[in-house]
Amino acid sequence: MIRNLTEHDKEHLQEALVKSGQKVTPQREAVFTVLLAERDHPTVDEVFNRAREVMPGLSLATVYNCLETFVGCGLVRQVNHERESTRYCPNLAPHAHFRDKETGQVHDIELPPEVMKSLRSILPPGFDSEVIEISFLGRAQAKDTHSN
Amino acid sequence: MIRNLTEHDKEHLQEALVKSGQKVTPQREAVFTVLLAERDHPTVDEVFNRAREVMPGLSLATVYNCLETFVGCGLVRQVNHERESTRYCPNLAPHAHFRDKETGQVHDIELPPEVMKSLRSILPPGFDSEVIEISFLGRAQAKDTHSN
DNA sequence: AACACAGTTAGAATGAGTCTAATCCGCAAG
DNA sequence: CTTGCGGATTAGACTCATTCTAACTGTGTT
Repeated sequence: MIRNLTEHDKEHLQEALVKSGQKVTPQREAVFTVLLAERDHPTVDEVFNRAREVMPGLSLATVYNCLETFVGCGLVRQVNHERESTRYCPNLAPHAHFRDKETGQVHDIELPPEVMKSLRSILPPGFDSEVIEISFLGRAQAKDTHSN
Repeated sequence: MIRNLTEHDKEHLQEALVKSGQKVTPQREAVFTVLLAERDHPTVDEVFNRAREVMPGLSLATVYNCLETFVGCGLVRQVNHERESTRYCPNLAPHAHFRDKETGQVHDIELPPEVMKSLRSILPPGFDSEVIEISFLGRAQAKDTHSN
């Protein structure tokens, strides 16, 4: 089920929040806990439902707020696929996403630095990019790494 | 403004439609004409407004239908950026998209085959991908190639 | 104790996209 | 012809993720 945050994760959360002038609140802890509990890529609704088990009064708006705050201070990444609901991902290492056409599951794909470099190199002069999103769509019959 | 389709483009449209069992209709021609007229990345609404100049009775639903049909028979690509409205792109050559953070304009970025290959190579065994989407977000002070 | 103020809350509002049911149109059969 | 069929088109209702709003809460401050 949903374990509490380790000391380490708690510090991580606190540091990131404080650094961008935000406060640590019980709701934010709860949402962050949910995100770390399963390293999948939950939608806002999934986060909401999971977090409610731990904090029943929590409102959907707050989940939106928390997640937005986390994105703002670099704690999590948003993952968008086509027009589906936005998903959230606490894996901060540079990685691509692979979405299984049939199951809808999203898998993290590691991005070696040389691939990142070759991608950056295809930008014509004058183009300066901060964020590169790479997403695959297909079929995976994987034994599961980080799934959903 | 909006010119008529060249013979060549008309054949292209007809061939693709017929090949997937669809009919050529005036509405589809109008929408396709709009897409080719400016090689930008219009939203459904933009396509709708432009196409209305040429065919005033055209309905929004039809524009959605036409574009869906075109995507289905490989005539155009959808371009999604975060949660913004879907845009449509008649450039079929493999390419990435660069979105200017400030202007919102979308630029096509050519994708050399070796980059495609290196991307495909990072997929672990068992993962089979048909579609790869690559999008950059940043600032461009470009002299303009294919813009918007 | 009174204040300020960020965070939280419920519910209303938004807006892209989808669905539905009615109509239209081209064409093949009678 | 004219009738009937099926796909395409249409207007408008609907959905649903997300955003907005305005009231409320809780904590720390003077």
